[in-house]
Amino acid sequence: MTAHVRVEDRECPLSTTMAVVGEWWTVLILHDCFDGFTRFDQFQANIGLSSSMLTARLRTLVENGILTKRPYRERPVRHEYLLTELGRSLRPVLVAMAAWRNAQLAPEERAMILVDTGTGREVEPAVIDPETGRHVADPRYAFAAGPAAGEPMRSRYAGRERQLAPES
Amino acid sequence: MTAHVRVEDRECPLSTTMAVVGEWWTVLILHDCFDGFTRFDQFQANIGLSSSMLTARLRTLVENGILTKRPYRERPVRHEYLLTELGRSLRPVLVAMAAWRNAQLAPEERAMILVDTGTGREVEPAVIDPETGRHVADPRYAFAAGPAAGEPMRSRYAGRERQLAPES
DNA sequence: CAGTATCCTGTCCGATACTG
DNA sequence: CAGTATCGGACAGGATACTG
Repeated sequence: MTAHVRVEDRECPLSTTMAVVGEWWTVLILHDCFDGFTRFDQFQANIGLSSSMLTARLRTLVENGILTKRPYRERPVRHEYLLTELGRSLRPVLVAMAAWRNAQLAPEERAMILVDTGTGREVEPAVIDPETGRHVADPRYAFAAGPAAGEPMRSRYAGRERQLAPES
Repeated sequence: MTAHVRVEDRECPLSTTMAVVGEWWTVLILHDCFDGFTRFDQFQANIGLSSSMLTARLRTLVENGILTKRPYRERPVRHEYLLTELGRSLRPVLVAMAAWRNAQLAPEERAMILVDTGTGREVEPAVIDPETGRHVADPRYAFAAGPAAGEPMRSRYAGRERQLAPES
């Protein structure tokens, strides 16, 4: 997978992701895309945003390599918007966001859930360390400066990689 | 865990989560909190936002039950901001966001990583279905209307729960 | 140090009108 | 149907000044 998101090097990955999915409408458009919607009027009907904003959001999503715009009809030309591979890779992020809210609700209070379409069973997803199976909420996991950290970030982390907030 | 986020019932959980972590500065403040920072000037120095904005962001985080404000000194009174249990439960969401960006980069290009502090090993986290261990990016998983879905969402999903976008 | 108050600019965003 | 163009209000957010 190629990175289409244009950012400077040594940038915090949280900032980069926020630049892509940090806007309210963008997340809802992506949700629509994951549900199989592809067209302008579908997005507008489902989400209820103005056409000018929808145009702007779709453009930046295409520019960021999350969606591709493809004509599905000529004369007059009509486009559909499809998730790229980079865009599809955002699904775990949306899933984690939805799961956070759902975890605060009883199952019968949930307005939207993740399901295994093979069985119809509701899924309560988890973010884990694949090497050990542990949840990343475990206090043993922490953010740290990576190899490409610039001076500000490196100094910020210097000497305090193990100094965590009390987790209980 | 109690839900401190005030939203109407039958609301899309993505919208609710976006209301909490949808703002750029908020995510960076939370990142600081997970790194163990607790004080106003630390946030300001690390993030570089104006004091008025920082005040506003901290207030909404406290109102949403993500942080608690606690005096650590009297005369003059000084506060520290600590993650609540609800706030700590947001870490998997931030982890998933950072992991999305890092997955596009070679290991040596990463400015910030997740580490297992027990071993120092870098972690490449995954969002999975704990029942099967499968990644939620697998096309068998999809969003669907939950029991508390209101009419708009229910009708939107009606009859199309299995109609997914092509995943390849 | 930890904010509060005020001003000012840019941007978000809905509303509306228009086009092929 | 799928947008583009324009307007105007609300608000995000930096800069600055002020307080105990």
